[in-house]
Amino acid sequence: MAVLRADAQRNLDRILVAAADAYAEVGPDVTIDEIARRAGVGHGTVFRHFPTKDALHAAVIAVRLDELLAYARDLLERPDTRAALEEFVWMAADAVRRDRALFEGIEECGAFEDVAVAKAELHDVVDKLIRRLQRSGTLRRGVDSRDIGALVGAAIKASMHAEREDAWRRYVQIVLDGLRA
Amino acid sequence: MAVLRADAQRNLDRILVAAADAYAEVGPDVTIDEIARRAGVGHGTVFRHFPTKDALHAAVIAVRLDELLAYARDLLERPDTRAALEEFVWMAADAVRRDRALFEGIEECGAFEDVAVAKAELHDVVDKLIRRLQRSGTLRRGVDSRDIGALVGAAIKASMHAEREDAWRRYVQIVLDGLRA
DNA sequence: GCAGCAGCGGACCGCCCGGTCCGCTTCTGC
DNA sequence: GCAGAAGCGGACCGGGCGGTCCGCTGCTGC
Repeated sequence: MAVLRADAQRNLDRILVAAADAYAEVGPDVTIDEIARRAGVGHGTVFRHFPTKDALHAAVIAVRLDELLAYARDLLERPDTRAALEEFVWMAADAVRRDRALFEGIEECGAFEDVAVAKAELHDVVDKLIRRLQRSGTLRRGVDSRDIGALVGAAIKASMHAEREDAWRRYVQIVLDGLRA
Repeated sequence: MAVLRADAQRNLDRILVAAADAYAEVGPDVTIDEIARRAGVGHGTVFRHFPTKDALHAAVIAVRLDELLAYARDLLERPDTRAALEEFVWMAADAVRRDRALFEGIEECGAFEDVAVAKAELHDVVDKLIRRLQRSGTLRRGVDSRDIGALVGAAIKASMHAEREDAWRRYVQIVLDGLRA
């Protein structure tokens, strides 16, 4: 990564922040123009930093995944594995809930190196927790971190159209209960 | 509903069938052109029968909902309520799985009379089953047919990206287990 | 069989949006 | 402070798609 001129670096940062905000507030179909407007740059500038819209999307997702990864690694040290996994699930669920539009298209970002790597590492870490619990017989056999991620993500998405504000908590709890051995 | 000329009625039927197929095979973003092509008509013809693309989408969904409704009504007569509800869930899950793209935007079709009515009636019937089970203490309290519909629908969607072919069954089973009292 | 109208369909429109390009601006190293 | 390069941004392009329109077709009632 070549070093950027100071103003270019500042713009890059602002674009990433603006993109995250825009996905959260507008939805998965934000336009590049909207992101550029929020960042206070021309939309040509966005395309100099990211060759396509998908590349920008992937970059924002990668940031979020790295945050989750750091959090998950800390949890590996916890003595109570069950509590660690549940804490991670609740934390990840809340992250997805806040940035639901952002994570919408995460499956399509697999082609981007950094997203693929972050996802793989995250799954590795969470699978460690899962296997511990499965060996101790307190978690349903045959599920892995991808299954849990998909189900929890789905529960969040399902809760978006519910009237009650706390629907997402109830839905995640239902999934967690369903995952017990 | 004025009576249509024979060829117009035939075209209308073909459009509905073609639209259902197209949503299933192409995805939620099928174009009107694609649907018209499959129906063997010009796309102007589609717009004479349905004022907007959303109206066509709603019409196709309404057909599916009516089928589910008829099925659910039959189940009301079953002596074993638990089996009836589970059978309905599995049946609806399979319907959603086959036509996942179609049901994707169902929340946005509430503005269309026939969809709204069919949904309301379906929820009424399923809620009857649910309340029976809740009174007998075998189903988690505080959930209604909308919750279950949302969760099962989301579980199906979540299973689409899984490698294993039978992921949807496992996911639906996890949700059903989580819904037990 | 024919008149007349319901119905057809494809040419056309306008909008949106991702992506490109190039003349101008602003930063940086000296 | 200056030269030159790095960066900027908005005008522009092209493709796609929802929706309209109108001249032609072929169905229907008599």
